[in-house]
Amino acid sequence: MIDTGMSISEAADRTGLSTHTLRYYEREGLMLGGVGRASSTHRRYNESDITWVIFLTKLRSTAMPISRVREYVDLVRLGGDSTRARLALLLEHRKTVVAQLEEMTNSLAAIDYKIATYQQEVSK
Amino acid sequence: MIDTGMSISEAADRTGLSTHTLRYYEREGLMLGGVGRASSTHRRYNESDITWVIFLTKLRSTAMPISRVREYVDLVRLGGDSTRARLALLLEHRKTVVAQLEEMTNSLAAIDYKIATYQQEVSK
DNA sequence: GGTTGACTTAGAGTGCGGTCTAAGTTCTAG
DNA sequence: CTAGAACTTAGACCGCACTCTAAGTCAACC
Repeated sequence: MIDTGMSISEAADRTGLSTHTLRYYEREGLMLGGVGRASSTHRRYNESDITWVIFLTKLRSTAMPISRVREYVDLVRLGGDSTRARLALLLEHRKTVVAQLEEMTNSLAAIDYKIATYQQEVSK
Repeated sequence: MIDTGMSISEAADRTGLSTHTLRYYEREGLMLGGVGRASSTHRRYNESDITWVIFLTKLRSTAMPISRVREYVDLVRLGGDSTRARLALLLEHRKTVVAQLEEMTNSLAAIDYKIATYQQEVSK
């Protein structure tokens, strides 16, 4: 029961997620320490909650599945002993991100090629 | 009714898609000219079908929604008069691809930062 | 102190992009 | 000629990540 911190809609504004999604992430166990409550019902987000959610969005925007995010969160919750495991998980994920970037860059090149031929055709 | 070209499973091998997905794309109207049939039932894919499907996968791997892909396909079907429209569509899509690349690159930096701190901690 | 709007929960619903099933037909190797 | 693998269709089903609903509670302003 705390009275500091921001409401869920403020947190939504800060993170770019919807209030629905913030509740969903919490239900899915992604919130590390559990979000505080004011008057024992309304959520109160503090700055470190926001920082955490923003990091979650980085994982998500690199297409890490929710289930993998949860694995990571569980490791963070374990604390210092899990550092190697967290490192391994992120290094593993890093590979997939690099692969995605490569694939996308490749596809972009193909699209750009098509664009160039259309531009040729249009300017004839 | 043609007897040249490859079966759907060969086409699947060539494109990296499943036979299910190839049929699904055809049903969704993404196949441009319609895939030929041998003995009026079995599909026969020729080289330009394969080239086309591979281009489709480039659009998809840059997160173009199926509905947008279909718009593009419809324009291609219209032929030369639609060049400007196709150009506009691809240029529009290009923006989203660049934005995705930027976001992913950004997120990768955050992940790399985390990796670096874990590596520090592990090597202490 | 009342009303209006934001919040709560559990659980249902949605949209996307496939993916699979069932029942039947066709091809191919022996 | 026949067995079995590969193919056909229409349509049902799936997993993911939200997104929304309903019914009720709480807060903030006039």
